[in-house]
Amino acid sequence: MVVKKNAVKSKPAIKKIVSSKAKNTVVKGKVEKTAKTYSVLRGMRDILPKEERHWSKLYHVAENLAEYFQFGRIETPILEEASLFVRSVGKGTDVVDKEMYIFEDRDGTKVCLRPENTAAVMRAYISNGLWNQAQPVKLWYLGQMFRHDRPQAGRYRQFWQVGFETLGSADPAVDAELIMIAHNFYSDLGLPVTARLNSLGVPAERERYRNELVNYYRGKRSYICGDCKARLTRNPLRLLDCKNKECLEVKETAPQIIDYLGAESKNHFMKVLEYLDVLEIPYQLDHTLVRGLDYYTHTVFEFYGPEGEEGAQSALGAGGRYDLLAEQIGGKATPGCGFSLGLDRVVLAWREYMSKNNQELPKQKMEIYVAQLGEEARRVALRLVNDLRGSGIKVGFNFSKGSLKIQMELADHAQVPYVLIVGQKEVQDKTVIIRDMESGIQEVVDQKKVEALLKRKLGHS
RNA sequence: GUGCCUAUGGUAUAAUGGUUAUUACGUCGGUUUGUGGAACCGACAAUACGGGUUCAAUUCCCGUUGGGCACCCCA
Repeated sequence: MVVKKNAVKSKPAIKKIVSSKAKNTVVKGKVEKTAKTYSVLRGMRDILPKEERHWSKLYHVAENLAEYFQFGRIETPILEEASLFVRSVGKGTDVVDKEMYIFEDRDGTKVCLRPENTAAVMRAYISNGLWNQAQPVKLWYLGQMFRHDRPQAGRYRQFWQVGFETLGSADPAVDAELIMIAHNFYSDLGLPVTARLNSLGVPAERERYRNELVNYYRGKRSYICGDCKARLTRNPLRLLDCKNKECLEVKETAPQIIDYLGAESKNHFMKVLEYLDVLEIPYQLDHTLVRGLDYYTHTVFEFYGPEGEEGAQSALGAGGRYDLLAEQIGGKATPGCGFSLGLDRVVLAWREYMSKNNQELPKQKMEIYVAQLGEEARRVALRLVNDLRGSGIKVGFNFSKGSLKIQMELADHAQVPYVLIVGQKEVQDKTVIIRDMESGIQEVVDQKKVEALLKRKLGHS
């Protein structure tokens, strides 16, 4: 066998696996299985039709919201220059330091699979000169992100996010609008969530707060857990996340960032809250909420799933304002605000919630089943199926089945109200049998009149 | 990245250091292609991979890989 150059690399691995498989099959005396079998990579997954049904509902909800609130959909590449995220998300964050899929492209460029999309959207805004359009520019996206994390339920290495971003306005009304949209997304699904929010102010204020926090914790060093001691030097704001009992007490009397905000920042935040009150969107202030990515300023928020299902992955979506991001990645100063929703988690939480409350998730609905008998009938039925499509009737059929019994069974499983039966006799007479599956009553109808009759029976206008 | 738990047909499960690995769902089919819902019958299909202990391993031990939980972090 001639092996091409580019195949050389994979050759040994294949050989090894083939030999081990071969041993197995010889022992069992069964048909030889020579090819390697593949499965999905760790943290990746196939979403099969049965589950995808739920996903498409989410897509529709997002699409409708975008249309209503006039966000334009943006598609950015999955592959970006790695430094885009290093500069925006921030060195020192786990997302950048430990979790990026980063590699050298063939020309030596350091590229990565996007770990999030806000920075990429901002990059697109800058590189396409969108500041020349009417401001603010409202964009939304739907796509996969990649982080090399350790997989858990609701956490994958390739995961889906829907995001909405409003660029070019610092107005607190924008923050409120976005929180409202995110909130609507969940409520359109019938999934109750709670919003938590906080303000991080501007970097100088955050810095001052950080110092105070460190001072405070230094004094209590002997009362806190090991993790927190490490956080104290590495990432002080994370001290606020600790769930350890001993630390909770210390946390309770810790300084709160809100007290370190200047008048302008405070005012901005108050405005956001006022707007949310007007919108009657419930929220909880959470002074321990500190978003992980460096680019956040002012408002930050997170959405949590229904109570009781408090897993570690209960944050279903999050976002905030990022007024300094544009400059960080080399653009001219452009305020922005946005959020992204983790669809893998939303689907998970949604399904759980719905089944717990015995609510129905969307199903593929079939209205008619077409059964055929014999070659001639198959042709007529095939034609019939295609014609019915024009009238918007959802038709099920399986022409690879020969027996009527089995086709009836399939129709029964599909829970259709009517079955059309075409056999030799009907072909001759140019008729079709319509069987009412509930009553079992059958009528013979002229083929030409089937469509109109079905429309009437199914209540189509 | 750290710690703990786990792995049996496509799915959910039973069992065992020793003949042919249980059951249900599923899929395919059932008295030569004309009728579904109940019931019945048959077929398909599994001990993740690699090593060790043993006369004998699906079972015990180790490693790898996958999955789960908690931490870290995050959506």
